[in-house]
Amino acid sequence: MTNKEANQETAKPLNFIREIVEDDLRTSKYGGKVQTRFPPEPNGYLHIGHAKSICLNFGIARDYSGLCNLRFDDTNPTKEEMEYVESIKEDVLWLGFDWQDREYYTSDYFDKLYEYALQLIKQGKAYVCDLTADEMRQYRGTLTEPGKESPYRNRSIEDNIELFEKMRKGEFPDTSRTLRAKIDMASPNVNMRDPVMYRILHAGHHRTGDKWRVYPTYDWAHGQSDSIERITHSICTLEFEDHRPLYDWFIEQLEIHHPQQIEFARLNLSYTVMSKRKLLQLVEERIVNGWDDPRMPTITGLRRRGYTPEAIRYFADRIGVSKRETIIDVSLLEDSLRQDLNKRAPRAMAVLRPVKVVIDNYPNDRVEELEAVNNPEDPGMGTRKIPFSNVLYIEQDDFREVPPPKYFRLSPGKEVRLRYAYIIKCHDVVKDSKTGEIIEIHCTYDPETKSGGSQSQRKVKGTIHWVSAQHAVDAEVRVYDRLFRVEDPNGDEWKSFINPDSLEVLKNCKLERGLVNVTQQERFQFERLGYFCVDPDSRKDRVIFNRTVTLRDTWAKIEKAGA
RNA sequence: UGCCCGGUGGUGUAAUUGGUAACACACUUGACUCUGGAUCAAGGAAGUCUAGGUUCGAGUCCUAGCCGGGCAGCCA
Repeated sequence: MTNKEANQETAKPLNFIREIVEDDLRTSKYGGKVQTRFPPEPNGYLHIGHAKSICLNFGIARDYSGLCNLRFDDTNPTKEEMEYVESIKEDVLWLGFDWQDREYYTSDYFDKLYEYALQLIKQGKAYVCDLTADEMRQYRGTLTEPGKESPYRNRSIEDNIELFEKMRKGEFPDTSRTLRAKIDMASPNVNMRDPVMYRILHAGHHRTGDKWRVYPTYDWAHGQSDSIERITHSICTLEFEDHRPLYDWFIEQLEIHHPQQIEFARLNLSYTVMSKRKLLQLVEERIVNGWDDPRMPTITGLRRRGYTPEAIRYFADRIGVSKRETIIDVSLLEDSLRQDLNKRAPRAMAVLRPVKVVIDNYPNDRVEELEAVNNPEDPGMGTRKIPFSNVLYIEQDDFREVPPPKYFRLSPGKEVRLRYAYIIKCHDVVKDSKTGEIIEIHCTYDPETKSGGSQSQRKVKGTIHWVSAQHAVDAEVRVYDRLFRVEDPNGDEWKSFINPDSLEVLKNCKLERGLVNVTQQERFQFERLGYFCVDPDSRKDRVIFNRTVTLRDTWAKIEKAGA
């Protein structure tokens, strides 16, 4: 690390949450302890937005010698499933974080929560209410008008205890009664107008089975769960800001450990959607091929796409944390990935849209083994041999019969360097007589220009990649583009912004010989094209790659500007 | 029309807590290059939502507005 980098490292500013944590450490607010938690609801797959929260919570715990728990917020048995619990654990681990033995569930606290509820009833701070959902809404008032008190609000403590007990035993039908906190129906904060703490639900729970017929609401369960786990800093998203007074109220009535809730803005990324509801819809309506579709912003999708945990963590670091609602440009995510992969991914040559090149003056029975560097960024990664012969494939894009201005690649009468091989010159083109499609490009090579040879110094403008036809490995490559055509595809019309060309399957790709034996998830840089990784669908006899991200492409910009 | 939160280049995040706006991404230009990659260098781009005020001095403090977001599930 250079001095400059070291300085940047130490000068790295704290986000506002870390400032609060450091203040609390200085004043010993929590006895010098830091305890955070990541509390997902197991009703969907984790996405890049959750990654931000995971990095925040686990990162703070790590940096201030604290601990971070994983807690599943499983208070709604009608929506939650074990499938999601498993996927969430896998994703957190993959991101590089470890909750060790602290895998908790809100349902672990159902007994305790029930006791707390009884305590509030006995304090005259909670009551059983017989209002229907409709009636309750009417009694709640509006944003500008106060609510009315429920007629059941002043039941005796004894009646409340008895009724609540019967609710628990399942003696009443679903939704017939609720347990409510007795706070203030005229509060300007609607959350304080006697919120529901328990609802009757005759539903089995994925962990507690048939034990309960009443289930705590999130508002009642969350703060107390944090308290039970001795959380010091309860970091959550902005929409819970209005709920904080309620959580504080519960904690104060109960006189139990009081965590500090801190809210931050959730992540939005351009050209994608992030809400669980929308992601679920994309999956269920088969707009994408499952939660792990490489176009999805889910962790599992990004993983399949070829993203690395390092890149995602670096990205989370770079976006910062604040209370402003913003949309982060995907290019920052892509840049984070390229920075990581550039250093680590071995290079290979691959032709995605092949066109045949015949070197007329190269003996057709000859094969040379040429030396290629595995990663110019890291000499330690060594070199490999690649075969060269008289029939090659090059990229269709790398030949133009009529070259536009500033085109450095192959065209009639022009020369290019074949990477790690020779300089060739094009002198003829064979076309299909019917379609006009170019079938073969005829070239001659200059034997004096072999890479690394004594006469190899001659300069040509362009260098292109190639694959020897007789040695090529056939492959399928899935090329992805952004899922949506607009930066902010939200609102009611969101589905109309879906990019119909977000997936292109190329079935006739030619890879260099060395890629016959690849393993799942293995990543490469295909020179001049981008980073690619082996898809789980890949088989020994049918190699399949995903394009993770393209390289920066200056030519594409020039061409676009010209057009 | 009640309560809560936010407003700094195109996009994000900073600004030693009152000292004269920085970093990254994106963009532009150039150098270098057997990846139009990588790298390096340079540049344009905000005077900090507005209007007042306090102060020698305000992105930071005060006042009044304006704009954006959230909240009326027995969802989380």
